[in-house]
Amino acid sequence: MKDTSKTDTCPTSHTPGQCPLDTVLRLLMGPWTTYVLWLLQTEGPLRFGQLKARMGRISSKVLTDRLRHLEAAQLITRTYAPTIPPAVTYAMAARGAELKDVLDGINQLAVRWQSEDEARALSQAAE
Amino acid sequence: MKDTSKTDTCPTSHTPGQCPLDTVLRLLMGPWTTYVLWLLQTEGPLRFGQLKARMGRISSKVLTDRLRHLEAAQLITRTYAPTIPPAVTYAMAARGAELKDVLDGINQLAVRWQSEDEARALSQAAE
DNA sequence: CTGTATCCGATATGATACTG
DNA sequence: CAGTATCATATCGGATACAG
Repeated sequence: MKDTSKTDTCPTSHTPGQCPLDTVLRLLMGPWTTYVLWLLQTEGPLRFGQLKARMGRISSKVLTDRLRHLEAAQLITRTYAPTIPPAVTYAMAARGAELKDVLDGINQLAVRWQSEDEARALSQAAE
Repeated sequence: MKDTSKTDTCPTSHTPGQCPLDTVLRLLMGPWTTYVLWLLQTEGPLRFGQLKARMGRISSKVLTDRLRHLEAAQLITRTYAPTIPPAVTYAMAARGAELKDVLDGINQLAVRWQSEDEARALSQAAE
């Protein structure tokens, strides 16, 4: 038994599939990924074209790739309506909402650190 | 309400430097990065060579790169002793410890999701 | 010991074109 | 509309050699 249960993550990062933390981290890393989650969370369900339009210069290929991975991880849902033309809608799933909380946690740290750095830069410039 | 206390980050991920969350996420993503943090946190301060030895096949180039970025972000500290031969020791900094908490949060989610998936796979196989 | 300098192959992203 | 296919390019990681 290799445990797990101990939140004691694993020393990972180079053995994909073995470390849950690493798997999630890798999923989030690529460009655009957190942006997709952000949009679905703040604007609600969106269709492929709407997402693409809001993201500016992302290519269909990359956007599709991100959506597929997020869907596979059950962070978002994909709903296909076989109308003509077809309509595909993406929305946050339960896990996406859970992840949102921790991402907010990191974000709060990041924002604070940045402001601390700026404050320090200013005080030094004043010397 | 879209609220979130307005730490309402930014819709980012493609504009480096503009979004604090994205900056941190990008820092953590690369292979080895979380591994370095993990080692320093569980084993205490370590020297360059010790880190390299524990990480197996990482190259000096990549390890140096990771350490430089972590140091720049103030997640770890670098102590240089001008002895002969020189000795450089890396250790967790205050921000690294703060980050550790949220990483544990993600890890707990990741571990739970994985076990949920495994449980589902088993029940389906039983049908 | 602790890196830096290079070359190289793998991967990933963007732009473009095309299909159901 | 919602992708898929392909190609060119950029970046990244790995291995090796070498320097302070």
